[in-house]
Amino acid sequence: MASGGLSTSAKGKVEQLCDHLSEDLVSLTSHQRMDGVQVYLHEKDLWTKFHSVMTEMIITKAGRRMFPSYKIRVTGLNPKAKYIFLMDIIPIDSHRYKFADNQWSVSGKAEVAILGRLYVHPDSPALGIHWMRQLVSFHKLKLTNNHLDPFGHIILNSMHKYQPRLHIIKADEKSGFGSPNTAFYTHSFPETVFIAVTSYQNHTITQLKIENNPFAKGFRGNEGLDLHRLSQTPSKEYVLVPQNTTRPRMLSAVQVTNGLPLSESCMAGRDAKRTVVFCSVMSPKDAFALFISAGEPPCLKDTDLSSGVPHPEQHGNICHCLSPSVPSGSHGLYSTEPATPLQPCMYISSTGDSEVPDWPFSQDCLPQQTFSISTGQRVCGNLSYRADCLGL
DNA sequence: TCGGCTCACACATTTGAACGGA
DNA sequence: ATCCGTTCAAATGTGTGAGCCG
Repeated sequence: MASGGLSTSAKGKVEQLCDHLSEDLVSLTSHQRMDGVQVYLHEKDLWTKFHSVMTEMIITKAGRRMFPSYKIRVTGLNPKAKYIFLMDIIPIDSHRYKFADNQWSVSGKAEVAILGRLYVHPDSPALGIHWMRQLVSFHKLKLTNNHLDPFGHIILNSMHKYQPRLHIIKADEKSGFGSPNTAFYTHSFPETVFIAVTSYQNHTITQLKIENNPFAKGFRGNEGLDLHRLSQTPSKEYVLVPQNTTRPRMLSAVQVTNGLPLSESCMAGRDAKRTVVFCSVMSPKDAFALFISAGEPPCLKDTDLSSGVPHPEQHGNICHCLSPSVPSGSHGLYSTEPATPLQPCMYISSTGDSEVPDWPFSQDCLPQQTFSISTGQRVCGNLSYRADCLGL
């Protein structure tokens, strides 16, 4: 088992629990359920796109990462309780498949499944607030077809169909962690079903992987004068920036001074008209996320602000894409004012690999306007911005 | 003969050490 | 001495395609 940063005792208990899981992967009736927990699949649209043509995942002897990566956002955990996040991948049926005539079909009986390997998220165990604050990414999980794999990768059989599953285990000693009463939550997303292959069978899948996986950029066709996506639509505010030019910094248009940190790198505030959250997190370079809403319901609620865990869609609030250059689903500047719906509003990754939008502002967008940052009634700082750069 | 697998390869991103300037 | 930003090489992650194997 890939057990990440678990302590020896915790590892032992997880392994003990996993034995229970392996014994009966479906009916864990003796365990307590975790009510109120909700899990959202990151990049669901992308997963759906792959799923529509039957997702294939390469497996190699050395281990291969999944693409799309399995990333989720979770709500409803107890912020102060510890949890362990882990994944397993189970056979979806007892068939072996083949790809012929541009479609998958059953070609025989499945080989013996290798069960019992789980991938424990390296942050485990961690507090609920930690898991809820950011995307939980399983991108480092690797798949292998080597039945003698010594690295803890998840072992699969080629040409077999699988379903990844997420398990959340309450790692609280007081509530009997490791015992049959351990509280747990299991969830699987139907769109993450895939067929393991040693080489791609469906050319459509190959193209989707090449188009969407940054590491496969080398196989994309149209090279040449490749400018930033945002820069391909010239406008008065935006400058053309070559691909290899460093993205202008967040602070070229927005400055937060003396703000109250919501988490290690998030600040939030609101004035009479809008709520603003500025997050400069994760990426060692210049990752950011900024959310702006006007009127009610705001993009964020005070409860979210105080915990640093904005969940706009959880409250039924709709955030909108502020800049027409930032497509729905990406990071960037969001406001309730324009009409383009954006779901979800915010992603922050602890792993430093989050997708960061191209920064759509030129260097000469310097802060011009300022308003107070507060959480609830408490004023704790100022945020400066230049309205025309933000499109306000 | 053929379907599936392995491996070397080119090309991409990511990571972290080394370095220099403030 | 420390911090911060930049540079660059090494490590790592990709799909491709030729060759191997059962």
